[in-house]
Amino acid sequence: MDEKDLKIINLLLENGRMSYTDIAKKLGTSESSIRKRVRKLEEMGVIKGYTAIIDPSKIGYNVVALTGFDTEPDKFLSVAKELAKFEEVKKLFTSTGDHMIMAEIWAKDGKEFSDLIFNKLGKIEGIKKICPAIILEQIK
Amino acid sequence: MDEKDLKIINLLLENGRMSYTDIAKKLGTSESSIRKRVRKLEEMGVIKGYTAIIDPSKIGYNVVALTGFDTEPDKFLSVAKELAKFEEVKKLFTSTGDHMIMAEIWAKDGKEFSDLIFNKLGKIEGIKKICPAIILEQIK
DNA sequence: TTTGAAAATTGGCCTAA
DNA sequence: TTAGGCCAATTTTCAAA
Repeated sequence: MDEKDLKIINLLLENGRMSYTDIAKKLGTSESSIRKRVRKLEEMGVIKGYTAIIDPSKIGYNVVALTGFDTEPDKFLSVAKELAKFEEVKKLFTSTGDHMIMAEIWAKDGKEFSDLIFNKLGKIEGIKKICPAIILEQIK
Repeated sequence: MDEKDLKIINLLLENGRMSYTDIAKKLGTSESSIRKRVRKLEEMGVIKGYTAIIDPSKIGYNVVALTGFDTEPDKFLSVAKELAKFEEVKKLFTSTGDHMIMAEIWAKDGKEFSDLIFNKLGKIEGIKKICPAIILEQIK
């Protein structure tokens, strides 16, 4: 893990589909060197994968919310496990701070979102409080 | 935008570097069909880009926090603009709910994080309150 | 790092709906 | 007119030396 690895990572963060050849050109080295470094970064778990960045509203998900969940301490894990089952829950974190669990949730519209929150997620055993923050705009 | 486009998107969400040929195999169609659909999705802004998924702790960022910022209403935009300037602020959203601004912040360690929060971000004109939720584990 | 073969990408052109 | 199929040239990937 050196300076060159970090530069590779930054290039792949910017464009996850950049070819090894292009990275090599930018960094002034050979394609095979880059490829071997990337493979090592993948094996070490530094690079966990690659993904497309999707505009949720363009595929019909008009409500995206960062939602905090407060749980009873002993139900914490089971709540997280239940939440993970919902395909609307796109990302899920455990955290300190105001809420023990934070989730990124996608819904088609406000109606579907509130239905999801009140009638589905809200019914999970052990949840004490749900604090949704609907994202208006992604600046960065 | 049809069922096939959605399947392509889901495959690219899972693996942003999957080749058109592989996608075509999975979806039982030709490579050129996939390629033209992906290009269209990119042009329409449905696919905004591609990125690598990095484990922050493996590159020395041991503290990742979802942080909410409350601001004076009229300073809202200028605060967001200032926050965006910090390279430690990896993602930035405006939102409803508890906080008007939410940010994903990466720091090397707790010391650097508190320094950042108290001495740098906290000094931004117009911020009333900062609510950091340090991420312990990403489950999904 | 270099080399060469296999695979993927790209663009153009064609057909069918 | 648009989506998909086909082909040929180029580029990229990948493993072995």
